[in-house]
Amino acid sequence: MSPGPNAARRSESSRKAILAATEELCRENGYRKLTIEAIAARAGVGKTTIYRWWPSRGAIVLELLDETATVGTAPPNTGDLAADLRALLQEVIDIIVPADTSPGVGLMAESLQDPELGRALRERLIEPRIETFKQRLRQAQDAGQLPADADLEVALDLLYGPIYHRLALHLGMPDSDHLDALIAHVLRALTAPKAG
Amino acid sequence: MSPGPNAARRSESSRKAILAATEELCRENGYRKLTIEAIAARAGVGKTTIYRWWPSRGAIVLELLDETATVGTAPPNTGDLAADLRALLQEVIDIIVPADTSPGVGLMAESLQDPELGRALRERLIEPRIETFKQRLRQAQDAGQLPADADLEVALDLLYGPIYHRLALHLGMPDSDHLDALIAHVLRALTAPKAG
Amino acid sequence: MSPGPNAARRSESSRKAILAATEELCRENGYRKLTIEAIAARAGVGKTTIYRWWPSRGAIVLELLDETATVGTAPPNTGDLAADLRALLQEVIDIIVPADTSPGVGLMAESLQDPELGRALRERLIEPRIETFKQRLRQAQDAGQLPADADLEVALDLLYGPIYHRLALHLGMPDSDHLDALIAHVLRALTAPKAG
Amino acid sequence: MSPGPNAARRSESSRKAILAATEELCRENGYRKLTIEAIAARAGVGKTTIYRWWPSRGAIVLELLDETATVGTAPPNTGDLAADLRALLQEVIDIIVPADTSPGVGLMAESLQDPELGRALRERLIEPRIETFKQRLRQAQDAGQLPADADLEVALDLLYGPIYHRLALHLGMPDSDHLDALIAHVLRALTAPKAG
DNA sequence: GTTTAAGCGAGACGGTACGTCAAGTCTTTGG
DNA sequence: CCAAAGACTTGACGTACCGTCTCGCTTAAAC
Repeated sequence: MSPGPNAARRSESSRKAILAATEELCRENGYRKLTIEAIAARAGVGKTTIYRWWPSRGAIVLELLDETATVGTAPPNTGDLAADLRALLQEVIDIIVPADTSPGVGLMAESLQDPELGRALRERLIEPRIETFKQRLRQAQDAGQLPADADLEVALDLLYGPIYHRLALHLGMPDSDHLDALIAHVLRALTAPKAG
Repeated sequence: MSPGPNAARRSESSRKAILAATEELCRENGYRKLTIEAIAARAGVGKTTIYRWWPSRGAIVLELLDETATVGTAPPNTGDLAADLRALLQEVIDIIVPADTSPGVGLMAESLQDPELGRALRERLIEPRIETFKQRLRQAQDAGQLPADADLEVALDLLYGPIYHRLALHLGMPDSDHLDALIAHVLRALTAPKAG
Repeated sequence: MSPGPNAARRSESSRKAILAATEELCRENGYRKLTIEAIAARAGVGKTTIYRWWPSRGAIVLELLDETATVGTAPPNTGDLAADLRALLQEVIDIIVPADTSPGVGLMAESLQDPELGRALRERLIEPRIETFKQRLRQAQDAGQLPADADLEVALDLLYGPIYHRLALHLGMPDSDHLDALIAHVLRALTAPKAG
Repeated sequence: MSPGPNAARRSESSRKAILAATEELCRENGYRKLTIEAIAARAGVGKTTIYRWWPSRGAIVLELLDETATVGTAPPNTGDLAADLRALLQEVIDIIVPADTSPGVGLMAESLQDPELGRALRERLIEPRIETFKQRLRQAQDAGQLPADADLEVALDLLYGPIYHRLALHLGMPDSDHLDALIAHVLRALTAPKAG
């Protein structure tokens, strides 16, 4: 699938300029006041160029976050399950709210309303990390740290849930101690003998 | 604070019409395409009347949800803690996503970006229910069903978190069985002996 | 026509306050920005009270000018025809543009577009003065200063015309010398023998 | 000042459509009820496009009249001074009130209140014609038909004044006979020996 | 002296148009 | 043929006043 002669070739410098402008404008005015027009003007780029390559404002920001975020498909495995889980949770927190002005929250908000964006957000940012998370839990099962029949779906809900809970309620992200408490509770729930 | 002697008073019929129009338009086109203009037109009301009494589109929807939602300050207490908790969780779910077209999700999304709306949303919809929830947990502590030193903040995060988690990831709300599993895990975590 | 039983009891103090507020607001912001709402607020009066007694903004200003203007049905007759005519012209100038911020010009403008107001303006301000003017010319005819067959309609057009001409072209009203020149020309035209 | 290399250029078709819509709407409802919104709707044009190129409703109408009006910088000179002057006066009358519904009067009215519009109106419509008029009078002086010291400013006031006088008083424009009478009087005034 | 109906202030109401903003599309010109 | 520039249509925004309409209160006339 290499481009043929005279094939349309995307300008990498424009792409960079657009992402940079987006990042700056988010930092200055917040995601809420981010407009395509402003991005185009700041990046020195025609609006057409933006619309040619991205379907929406959110998609640009998504690409920005994706580039910034750390990558790594294999889960960390230090042997300390709780610590590894905390690192994984922290990674998601850092994507969504590394700083007050960062666009992660705005992107989450927009994705609630825009199914297409929501899908892209999950596919590119969320699900790979969930998958890594589950891998780590399965490794724990293999190591005998968790029962083989532990309900990993419930574990996901319980561990990632608080992040979104606090996001939704403007409560500020859980700090390190609270993360530890959450993880400790969940691990206890998974290992404690079930009633009956 | 009764109105002064010469105060012209608010028209209850307009208020009703505005809320009704809002509800209809959400049902027809979704919260996303809801506009003040359309509400005014549908309600047969001047835009000014809307702006006089509500600061934003979200505020109208908030009032709509608030009126629709069930009220009740005292927590249910049937003796069955898990069942009572499930009822309380279900109540919040029903406010946010009673139906696909209901505006709860849109309102949540908007409140993420609009601090004023977020504050109002928490004050009027969320916090009263959290308070009720905590009351029920305290009653359980008094009844010896939960340890006196159980961390209720963590319990809140663990129980409400999944709702927002699933909201954020477009996963659909937990069904009754999943709710039960979540609650069972959390109760186990709260009652299981702590490590160390 | 004394008021019958149950006659409307108009509040003279409100009327005064409205005219005073109108005058002030014209002075401050110009006729253009004059609004009924502002008049009502400044006068400490309900809008209803204004609409009860005046059909339009212009009608209020007309009443204001009418009260301010000098009255006098009999024309001045000092024997000096040119001087008397100049006094009569000056009187009209003083009604329309006593000062830069005065509402006379605005009223003229509005009356061009509002037939009802135009009619009222002519009846109450213009025509009485035209009638007086014609009387003076007729006195001049009787005194032999003007030919008996002088065309008084043309004289009116020629003498009052320049006022409106200059108004329309934002040229500033004719000063005393220019008025004299205009009058001298017209009197010459009226007395000069017609071409045969 | 030709447009830069990458300049998108003004749409002539939009401009035409806007002027046409303006003309139609004036004919149908009169200048008074002319709104930018209606023009945009009728012309199938965005309001922004109108605001981009014209500062006000009046400016559009001015451009409309300017396009419609006859052009011609050199004054007519048939040798018959009175007839030439009448033609020049008639030209101004035809611009302002060619028909009952024409927007000329409204434009005059608005220009009385809007200095910017007034300036534009004079520059584009009035002053060129005044200049032509003065040229013709100077030609008459050269031809010995008028004294070299005739006061042309006074002549202007006396000849154009009646037009605005009658406009202001809703009297209807002078017909051909009255125009002749006015011109005859003024020429007599200019040629008659001065008193003293 | 009461009664009582009008005028009154206040201001909410349904509307119309305003002038602005940003969206997404289209057109022109240049590299 | 991509990209920049920016003009275009569209549609919603929030505001300003319009002229109308209830409200209670005040007040002068009629009883």
